[in-house]
Amino acid sequence: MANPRLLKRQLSEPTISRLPIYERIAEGWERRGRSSIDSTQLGELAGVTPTTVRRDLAALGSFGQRGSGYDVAILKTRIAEALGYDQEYDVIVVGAGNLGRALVNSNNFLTRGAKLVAVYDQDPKVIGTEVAGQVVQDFQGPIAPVTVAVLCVPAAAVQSVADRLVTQGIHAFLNFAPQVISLPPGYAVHYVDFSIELQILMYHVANGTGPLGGGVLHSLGIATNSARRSVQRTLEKS
Amino acid sequence: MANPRLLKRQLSEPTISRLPIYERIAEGWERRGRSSIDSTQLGELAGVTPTTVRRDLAALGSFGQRGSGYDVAILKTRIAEALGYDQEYDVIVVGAGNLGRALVNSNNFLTRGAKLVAVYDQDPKVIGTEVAGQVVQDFQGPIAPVTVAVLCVPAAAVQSVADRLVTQGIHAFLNFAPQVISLPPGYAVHYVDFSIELQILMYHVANGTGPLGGGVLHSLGIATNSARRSVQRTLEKS
DNA sequence: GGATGTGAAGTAGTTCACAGCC
DNA sequence: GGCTGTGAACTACTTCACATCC
Repeated sequence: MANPRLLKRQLSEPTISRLPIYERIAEGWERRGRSSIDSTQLGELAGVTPTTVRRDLAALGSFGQRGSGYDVAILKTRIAEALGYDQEYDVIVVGAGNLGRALVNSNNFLTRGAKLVAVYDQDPKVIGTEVAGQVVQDFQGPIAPVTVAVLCVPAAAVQSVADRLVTQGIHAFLNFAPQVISLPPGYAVHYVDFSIELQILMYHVANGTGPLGGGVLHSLGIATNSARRSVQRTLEKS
Repeated sequence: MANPRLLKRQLSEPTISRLPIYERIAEGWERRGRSSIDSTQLGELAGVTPTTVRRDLAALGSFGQRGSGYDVAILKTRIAEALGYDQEYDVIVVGAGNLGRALVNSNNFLTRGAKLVAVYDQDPKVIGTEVAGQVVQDFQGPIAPVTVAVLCVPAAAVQSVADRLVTQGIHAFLNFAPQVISLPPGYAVHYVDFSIELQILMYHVANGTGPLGGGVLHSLGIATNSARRSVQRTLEKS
């Protein structure tokens, strides 16, 4: 906890959401044997301006090399430190339906410090079945004391599920149900809502923002576009 | 297309991302027989301040009743109009793996005007199987001319899949692969990246932002980017 | 030369506070 | 009285432009 690895620098929300993207790019760059990357290249690949990249990275301390850019290995390390990838976070998934199973089976979801500890469901037909090496547990039974619970239950059930998990001492939730939940103060919840993402995209399509005007694209807070293609091609060739 | 249903009012990105939440709340409120809701109630349920609610709704025109709040039915209608729920958007899903199947089977995903037209995959073992009443088509074959493609393919494949869909005339993408894709100018892409969402949540847990400080809640992708403007500039210059 | 890091300026979004209307 | 709608103030983030350093 008392790791003086990083100034207690409070990162801004947009910065936090971009760091994982930079990290992923650095990962790919490293795999291809490139040892450094500059803010322009990183910006094109991430879909942001070079200035934004430099501001984001400057918030992690000054480790860029003037004249040549950022060392890829150091870049990865700094982001990992800032985001806490070195720590392990125990995670449970609640709801072993289609989505829950898809998440657990994905090899992209539980990475960078997140460790799956158990999967729960209410349905007797599902309890006891195996998902990605985990035997599905009865949600009414004891709950593992973890950091984060991933909620993949139906919207109608999610509030009561969250309530029970709160009594079990869980303080952070990633909620995939299309339903806002209420929690005691001091608890954290983050929402992922597919249908809203789709609706937002459709809005942009309907209004010229998409196919008409200058290319828009949005992500979890990241816009992309443009000459990035050239850089990407360069990467793919090597 | 030329529906004069709404002033050409350009909604802000954060507003757009909150409107679907309000709409969902209105839906539930209506189901329970309540006929009006005020900005404080709506704000509590949505996790935002009453002022923000009022600003968001004022952008759709003034339809609130001073003294009593917003009529639930009108609220639903106005949001539906603004977001284009009345129009139908044809959608295809590319990639019938765990995630693709989970999305297609979900009854929350394809709603509010989104209509599933076809599901594609490359894998001969998957082609021809049935998913939610759709027979999975060969991705190498002809592609239905739709508005939006939902990409549920592996990260390594997603760029080439998008490239092919561009040649088939598709202009908007919802990308679930953890990989930024590049598209010609004027195309739209929106990203959903589970692992990044989880990482952001873990960051908040690690730093006091979550369990310590005042109750945090983050909604989905508050896509805060004016980077669009810079992208346009870049385009204009080139 | 070439890229970082950063004050200063600009812009978008939120919150305050209150006039106006039901 | 109660709640909306909105100018004004404020806050947060991005972009510009350039001094700085390898």
